[in-house]
Amino acid sequence: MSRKKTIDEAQLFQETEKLIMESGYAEFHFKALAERLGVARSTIYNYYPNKEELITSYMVRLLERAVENMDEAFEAEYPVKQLISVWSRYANMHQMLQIMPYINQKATPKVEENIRVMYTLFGEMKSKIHHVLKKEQESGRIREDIHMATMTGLLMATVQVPVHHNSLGQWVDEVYELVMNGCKG
Amino acid sequence: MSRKKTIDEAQLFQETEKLIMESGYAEFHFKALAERLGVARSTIYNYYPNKEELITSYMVRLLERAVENMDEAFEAEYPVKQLISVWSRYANMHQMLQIMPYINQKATPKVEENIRVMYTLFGEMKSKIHHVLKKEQESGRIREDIHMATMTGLLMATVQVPVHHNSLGQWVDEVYELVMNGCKG
DNA sequence: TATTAAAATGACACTACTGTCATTATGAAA
DNA sequence: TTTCATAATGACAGTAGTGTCATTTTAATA
Repeated sequence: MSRKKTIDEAQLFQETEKLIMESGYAEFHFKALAERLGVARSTIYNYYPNKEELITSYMVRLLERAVENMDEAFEAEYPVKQLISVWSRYANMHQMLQIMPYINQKATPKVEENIRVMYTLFGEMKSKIHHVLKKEQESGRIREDIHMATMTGLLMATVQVPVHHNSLGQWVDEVYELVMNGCKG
Repeated sequence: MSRKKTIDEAQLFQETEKLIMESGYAEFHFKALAERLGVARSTIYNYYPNKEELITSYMVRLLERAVENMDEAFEAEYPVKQLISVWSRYANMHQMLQIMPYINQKATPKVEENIRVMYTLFGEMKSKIHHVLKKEQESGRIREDIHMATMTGLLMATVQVPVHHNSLGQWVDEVYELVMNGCKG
């Protein structure tokens, strides 16, 4: 019995990201989303009760994956380079996270819950970076006279450095060089 | 003749920044602004025809001042350090600029004009940073094997590094150290 | 083919901000 | 104190997204 669904969560998430990346959060509403999905606006309410829950659910999923991928750094030959590499792959996630201040965070209890989860995941992320740096310090590959928080901050800030030329690989090489050895070289 | 004005542009700009910093751009509308200024909402329309013109005008002024201050770096003993120092003082400007994607940029011709001016100023800023770095390269104080765009990008990204402990001065010291000599030290 | 559970839909009421304008208030000069 | 240019105001109509729900559509099953 029953009727076939015309959309699923994957499509919903995909169009959510596309819409936000292309038009910004101000343009993110169910009317625009429905148009892209080719369904009536009210259909989306059968999947998510409001846009805040939809977007925060998506962001939680993004963050979870990023945090998982950070683990690659622990086994890599050049852990810091691996960190930068993983981090750079999540530039879009970073962009998504920047819209957090514009989300009505008190929309529903579920939204508040999602926000809490996001902060926890963000903490995990920082802690993994911290852990990698600490280990590098102990092996003497990283200096000890600068606060760990500053180094972690700089590393996370690198995601903002625009990718100018060619490949992401080259970007990672250059940024890694700068982060490790500085502009003086 | 005439009647005394109850508010002026300075107050308007001040409350605009405060409102956005405290509540985010989503909360920035004439109703909220009027409440803070203690005037009727319609009063603000005597000063600015819409919120997009108000906010972009303010941002243009912010950017102009920041660009001016960049010149300090040209005469400083440690130009790059000075650059970081000036740049850090404009962390709020940076935060303001991040709301640009959420502004309806086609609101009025004046808004489009302001946006154009902002891009120009942003270009000037980049060019000044570029210029300082170039000069440092020529004096042999900065390596030449990394693309200038990457170094400029990293420098501009430092504004995102959180200020954890104590003074801004210490922040500048640490970030400068990292930018020049890297995590390896 | 008839049944029926689940999905999709369009219409409706609601909310909140926007922009305008006729009216009212103010205060400096005559 | 009267005048009047300028500023402030509140009311009103307009706009756009939100969330709900009764109704319609669909497709698997009997």
